[in-house]
Amino acid sequence: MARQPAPGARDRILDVASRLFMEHGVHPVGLQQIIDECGCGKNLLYRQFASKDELVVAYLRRCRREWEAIIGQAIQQAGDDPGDQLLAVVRAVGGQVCDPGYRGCPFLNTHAEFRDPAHPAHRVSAEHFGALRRQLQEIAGRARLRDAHGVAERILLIVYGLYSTGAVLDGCEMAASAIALAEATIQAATPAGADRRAG
Amino acid sequence: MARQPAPGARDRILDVASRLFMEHGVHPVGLQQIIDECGCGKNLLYRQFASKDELVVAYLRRCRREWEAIIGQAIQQAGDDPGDQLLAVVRAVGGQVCDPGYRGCPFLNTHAEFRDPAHPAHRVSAEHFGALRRQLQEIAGRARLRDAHGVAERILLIVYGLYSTGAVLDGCEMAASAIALAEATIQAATPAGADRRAG
DNA sequence: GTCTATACTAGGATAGAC
DNA sequence: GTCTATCCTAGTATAGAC
Repeated sequence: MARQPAPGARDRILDVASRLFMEHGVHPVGLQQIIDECGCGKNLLYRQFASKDELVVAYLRRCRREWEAIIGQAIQQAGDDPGDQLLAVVRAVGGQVCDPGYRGCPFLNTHAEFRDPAHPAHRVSAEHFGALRRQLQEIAGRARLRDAHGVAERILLIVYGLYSTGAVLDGCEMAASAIALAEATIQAATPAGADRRAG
Repeated sequence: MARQPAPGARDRILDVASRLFMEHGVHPVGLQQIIDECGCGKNLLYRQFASKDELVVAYLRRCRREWEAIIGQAIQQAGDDPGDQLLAVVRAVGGQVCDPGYRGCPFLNTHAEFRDPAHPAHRVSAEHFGALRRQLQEIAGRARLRDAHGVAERILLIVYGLYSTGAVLDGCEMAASAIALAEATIQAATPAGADRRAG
């Protein structure tokens, strides 16, 4: 029987592609560049990914998995209070944006690069926004907040205000402002006298 | 002396190029497509714009002029109160994002497409963010607000949260949330007892 | 002289064959 | 892993209409 490709080959290609896509964007990076830096043959790449579009989608799905891991961990460590969990999301995003290697949210960047709504990369990017929105709504829905729906939408605005401005301006400064705004927003929606322990 | 090229030729090319760049992004639009839709010759285009890079920069500068006109008018119509002027900026952005033809902030999109900091399109895009930031700081600095600097940064976050999410999700919904958040942010920073007339 | 239109070069892209 | 096919790009040069 045909031997399996070396285990990890797919991951190795995706490692290199992700790094290059993140750094330079998708369009400027050619498959040849990925092949060169990966040290693999063209054959292997095309065995793993039938087209560049598939590679881009795989890149975005990996970004999505990493994002879920980072945000999921932040939420878990925030404890039981939904307000704290919303803040933890903003803080986790701030950590990403403050990183010197931050080059913009991959979903936002890819959405800008692939404007055609029918393109799979466009759809996968757009899905992320919908999923984040639902996740924030879910958390806010568990909170004892005035206008929980509105609070979730405001956190969404803050998160993407931070992702977008942080790619251009000083990410750490913007992160500090975003966290402060999120804290004020949640505080303002917290009923008087409520604290984390009170039921 | 050599006669000037037909007046308006440059504008006509820039009209077509701007529409296409806005709709599809810069990279996917070829000069041939611009020439075809413009009905001009390749010669004329290269006389007006020595390279595609120059055309992109001209496109961004036009976007910048239009942006200044829209935001400047909104600020002027808002009256003398700096807090109202900040809100007017957010409302004007909301008007753009709510437009069915909205395809994302051209500076944010171009920044995502041209990742190389040395590229002129990258620099012109980045300049817009710095200019907006300074403008918001200037307005906030005239306001009777607690932490005027912080308020300006928060408005910047809200504006770009709206620009970015509005390109993917429902622009009108996000605009309403952004305006509400901006109002709450400014209200919270307004000293007790202060109103628009009181000095 | 100014314009449109076309032919051409050189390079890089995806994709696939072997 | 190399080599080829096909296509598209930016950019230049040329031909010819008005």
